[in-house]
Amino acid sequence: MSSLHPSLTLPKRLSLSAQAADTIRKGIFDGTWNELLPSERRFCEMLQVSRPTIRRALHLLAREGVIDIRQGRRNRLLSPCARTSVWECRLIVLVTAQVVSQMHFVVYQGISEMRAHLTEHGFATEILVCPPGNARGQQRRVEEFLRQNRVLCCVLLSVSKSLQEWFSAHSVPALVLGSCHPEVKLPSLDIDQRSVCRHAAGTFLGLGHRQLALVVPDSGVAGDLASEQGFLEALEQRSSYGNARATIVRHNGSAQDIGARLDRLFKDTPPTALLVAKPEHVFIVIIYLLKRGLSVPDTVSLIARDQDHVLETVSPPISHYQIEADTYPHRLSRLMLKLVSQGALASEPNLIFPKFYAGATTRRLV
Amino acid sequence: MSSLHPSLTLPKRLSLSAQAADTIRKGIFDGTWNELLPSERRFCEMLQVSRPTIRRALHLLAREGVIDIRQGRRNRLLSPCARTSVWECRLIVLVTAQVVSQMHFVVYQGISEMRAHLTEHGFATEILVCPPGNARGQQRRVEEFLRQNRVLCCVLLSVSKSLQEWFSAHSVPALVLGSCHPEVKLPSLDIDQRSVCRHAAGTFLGLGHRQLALVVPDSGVAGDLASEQGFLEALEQRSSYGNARATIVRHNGSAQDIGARLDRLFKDTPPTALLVAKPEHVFIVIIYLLKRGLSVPDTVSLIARDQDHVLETVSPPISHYQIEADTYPHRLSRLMLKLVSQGALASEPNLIFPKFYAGATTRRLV
DNA sequence: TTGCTCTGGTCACATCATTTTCCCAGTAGC
DNA sequence: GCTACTGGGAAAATGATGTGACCAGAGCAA
Repeated sequence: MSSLHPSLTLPKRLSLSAQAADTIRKGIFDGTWNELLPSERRFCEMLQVSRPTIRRALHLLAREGVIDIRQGRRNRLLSPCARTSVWECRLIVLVTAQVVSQMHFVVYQGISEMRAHLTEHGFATEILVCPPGNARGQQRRVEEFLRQNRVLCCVLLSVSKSLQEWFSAHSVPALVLGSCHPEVKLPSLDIDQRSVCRHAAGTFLGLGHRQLALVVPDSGVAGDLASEQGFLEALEQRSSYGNARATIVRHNGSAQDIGARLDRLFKDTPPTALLVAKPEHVFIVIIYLLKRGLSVPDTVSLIARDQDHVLETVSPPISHYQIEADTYPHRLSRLMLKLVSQGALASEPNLIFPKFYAGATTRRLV
Repeated sequence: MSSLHPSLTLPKRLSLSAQAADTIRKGIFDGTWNELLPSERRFCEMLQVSRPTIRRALHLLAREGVIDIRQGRRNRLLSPCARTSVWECRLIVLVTAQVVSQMHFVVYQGISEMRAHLTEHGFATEILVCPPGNARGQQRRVEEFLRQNRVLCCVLLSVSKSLQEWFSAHSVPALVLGSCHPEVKLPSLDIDQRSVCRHAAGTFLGLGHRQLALVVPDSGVAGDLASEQGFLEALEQRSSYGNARATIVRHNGSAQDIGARLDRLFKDTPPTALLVAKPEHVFIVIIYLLKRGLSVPDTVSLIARDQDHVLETVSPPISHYQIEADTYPHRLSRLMLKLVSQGALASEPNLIFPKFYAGATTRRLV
């Protein structure tokens, strides 16, 4: 957990590009140039830095609306009225469809620490809750908020695919927390569900299990799709387990539906190992099994994909995957500080590999 | 030949270590610490940089003659500058025996928002984790911390009774989060477990149940003691339910112990209604009942005393008590702002009354 | 029109700073 | 003695920056 002494100001960690941007911006406001700016190569000599650095700086200014960049032409100053307001914009917005109380602990912890760090660096943060379901309504709400407030960048948490696409198409930089849809080009921070599920299936196979099943909500979110992918991959990769079989059990989250689908599964090809995606479904599954006379882990082994406090404190403790206490907050803070200082992030997923926590619900098949 | 316009200052190109050294030096001269500096690893968290960077910074300061570095010992200030008496102490410390990841969501949420508010008002916050178990060790750790840092006030979260007493006897103002022991005179913010359990017992009685039981950890913390009290009170108050009987099942938290004690209970006076104090024990109890052939809510009704996300998302949803989303953070922030602005709070409990959330695990006894 | 030369756009690669992850040795308190 | 914490230190991974080269569009002049 981070803590700040009153008199301590954090090292700014300003990248060279940001410093160069500051210098140039200052020159602009001092009226050093009018209309046309020096060329990139000229700036390199003046500021004694390399061209990529100058380029990042200039594009930062372009994003602030201070200058206009077009290939082949000299960079131009924009009219003063267009530029003054953006400069002071230090507001970061968390756009989410979830109410705070429904968030996973790790995510909320990450967001809290991120806010603390950003506050220490002089940024303001705000949470914008968009009611889920109505995609167009979400979008309108975001657009209206962005029109009324100068926003530096956004963090997207469990928002609809269309909203992700909207951000990808517009100029406001954004970081996606959790699953970013494959077609959407945005930077994201997520747990590597695919590797997790591949590893879980591998663990089961190593323990002698041959009939595996993945119990996963039919949500369509990218994380769950990746889970299915990884789960199946484990069997494809290991040709030595030719007789092994993996089933995907997609459900809608209700106990009725889960029960019905497990009924079908157990009648057809009764599995001896279950990987359950959501913590809350773990208990539904265990209760279902008990009602059927099956016990965990005596007859069926079980692994939970996600982490939850209850999974550890219950007994027998449930095998699951968890991430180091500080990695998520840490990586999130780092990414955001990078985003606000550089103005943009690479549009690629940042993945976290959880560690396997061996509880007492996984057993070698005898 | 580079010609530099007078108004343009070159980007500084300061290394991170140098920036960190500046920060620490400033902290030293401001009198943030006396005698001993925080450890290198502690600085890493505080300044959000890696250890080699901090090490370079500290060795820079050592070369300047500001500090003394020796292996194995804490780094010392060489010429401890007299603290200026004007130096206003604005540090607020959260003393807790729990690691952050083990906290209840509501509590962590409250703490996070409190920290945000305090930061906005110019206060700094820090978390001091005292390992549980060793009461004397806790106390020494707190004393040492308070000797090394100027602390404005403290927030106590799930600390031992003796530590509560220590704060009550000393001059550092403190607010207790959660259960304050009856003999200790400190202000506290807590959920009114006594009323909750009284209400739960009343609800069971109103549904026709006559054999009630409260499953509660034998922790000795005040909240659990108050729970027992309230649970029993409900029966005393209602003379019309003369034949009703309430049993307290104190356990140590393990599934074995809970099972054994429930075994005895069901052999003796089988209850039809259970109030379970901790969310994680709810599932242990339900699984126990199922193994025994008893089903919730068909044969046994169940209410959870505390709130947890899983209780709502599981199905059937489990009846429990919950507080309005913002009340806890709100009340906590208000109390702390009052504490820091007035210097003290009335030494009385501030109680929050949760609302009953009717799930599908409570049923009229037929 | 044709070519020259300026502009920014982009890539591969080298270099350096920083972070991460270890393990070691000394100190203090039990 | 032990344990837990401190600083000491190095190898490897990561990331930021610098270098050089080449491309494509813009503007200008012959």
